[in-house]
Amino acid sequence: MAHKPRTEMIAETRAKLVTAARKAFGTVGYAEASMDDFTAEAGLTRGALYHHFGDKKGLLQAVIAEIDGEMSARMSAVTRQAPSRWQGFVDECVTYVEMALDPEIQRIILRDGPAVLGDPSQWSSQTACIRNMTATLEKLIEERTVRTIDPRATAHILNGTMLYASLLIANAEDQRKASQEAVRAMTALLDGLLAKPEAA
Amino acid sequence: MAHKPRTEMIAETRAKLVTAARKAFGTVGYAEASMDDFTAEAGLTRGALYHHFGDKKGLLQAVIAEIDGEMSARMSAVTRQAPSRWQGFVDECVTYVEMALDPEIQRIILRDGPAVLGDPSQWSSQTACIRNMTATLEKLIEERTVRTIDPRATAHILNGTMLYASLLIANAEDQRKASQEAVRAMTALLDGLLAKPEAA
DNA sequence: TAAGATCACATACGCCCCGTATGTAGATGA
DNA sequence: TCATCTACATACGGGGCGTATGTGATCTTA
Repeated sequence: MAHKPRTEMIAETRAKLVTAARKAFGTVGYAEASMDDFTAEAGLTRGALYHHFGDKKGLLQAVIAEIDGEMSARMSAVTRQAPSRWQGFVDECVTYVEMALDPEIQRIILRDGPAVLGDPSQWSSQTACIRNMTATLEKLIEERTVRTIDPRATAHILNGTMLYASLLIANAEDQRKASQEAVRAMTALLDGLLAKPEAA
Repeated sequence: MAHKPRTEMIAETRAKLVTAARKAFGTVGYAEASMDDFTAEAGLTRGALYHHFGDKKGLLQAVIAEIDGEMSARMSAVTRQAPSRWQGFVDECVTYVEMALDPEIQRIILRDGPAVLGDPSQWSSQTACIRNMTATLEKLIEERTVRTIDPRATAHILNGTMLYASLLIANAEDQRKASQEAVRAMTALLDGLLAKPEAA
C-alpha cells in the first residue's frame, strides 16, 4: 500500500483547510472563527494554515474563490440554455438572487468578504460573475436590444441590485411573498435597460 | 465658574467617544480599531466605553446612528426642493450615491456595519433612509407615475443598486467618467419603474 | 541506494486585545 | 453632612493571533 504522491497530499490538506474554514466562516462568521478550532477540526494546526495561505485573510480568499467558482459555473449554465439572449440575461440575474439566498454565501461573500478584503468588484474571483454579465450586456447592446450604456458599470450596479434583493428575501418573514415582490421590482428595473421598453 | 451640570458632562463624554470611534472606524476599520487607543485619544479609557455603550458593537451602533441621521437629513432636504415628485425621487437616489462616495461612509456603513451588525435593512437607523424612499415611491405609485410594485421591496433593492454604484465610482481610476457611466446606468434602470417609459 | 537538501507541517513563545470584576471620587438628595 | 448612587478608571485573566523554531518525511543526485 504505497503512499500517495506528495502533490496530492498537499492538495488534500489545502482542501481540508478550505472546507473547514468555509464551514466556520459560513456559520459563526470570519471574526468569530478561531483558527485553532477549525484547523483542529480538519485534523491540522495553525502551522499548516500559515504555511499554505499566509494568514487568515489568505484563507478567506481561497474560500471565496471556491464559492465564486461554483456560482460562476451555475450562472453560465443558465445562460447557455436560455431561449433568447435577453431572457438569458434576466434568468442570469434571477439565478444570482437565488444563489445569494444561501446563508453561507450571504455571510461569506456579502458580509465578511467586503469587510475583510474590501470592495468585492476588485476581487479576482467576484469579477468572474460580473464578467459573464458584462459580456452578455455587450452583446445585447450590440444587437440594439439594450440601450447604449456602459456594460461594465451596469453589471457592477446590477450586482448590488441583486445582492440586496437577496438580503431582502432572506430576512423576510414571508420568503415566498418577498421573493415575488423582489423579482417583480427587479424585472421592472431591468426593463429600463431595454431600448424599446415593454408595456407595464 | 461653576461646573457644568452632570447630564451635560455625560452627553459630552458620549459624544467624545462616538467621535473618536467614528474616526478610528472610518480610517483603520472596525476590526483594527483598538478600543484602548481611540478611547485614550478621547482622553478616556475603555471603562467609559463599556459603561455607556455596553461593548464595541454598541459603540458602532451609536456611530452608525449618527451618520445615518446626517444622511437622512440631507436626503429629505433634497426631496423637499425638487420640481416634480419623480425628479425628487431621482435626485434622492443621486444624492445617496454621492454621499456613499465618502470613504468613511463606505467603510463604516457599507463594509464593517453589515459584517458586525448583520443585514443593514434591520438597523433601526438605516431604515430611516429607506423609509424616506419607500414613502416617495408610495406616492408615485398612487399618482400612477410608477408601476404597481411593492414600494418597500423596491426601496431596499434600489438601496443596493445605489450603494454599488458608489463603490464602482469610488474605486475607479477616472472617477468623473465612472460617475457619468454609473448615473446613466442608474437612470436607465429607474426608467424601468415608470408606468409610461420615456424614450431612450 | 544512501546522504543531503527541501518541504510540509507541528510546537512554543510572546504580545495585544478584549471582557469583567473591582475600586473610587465626585455629584446628588435628605 | 452623610449616605447613596453614578460615572468613570484600574486591575486581572484569558484567548487568539503572528512568528520563530523544530522535526520527520519526501525528493534529489550521484
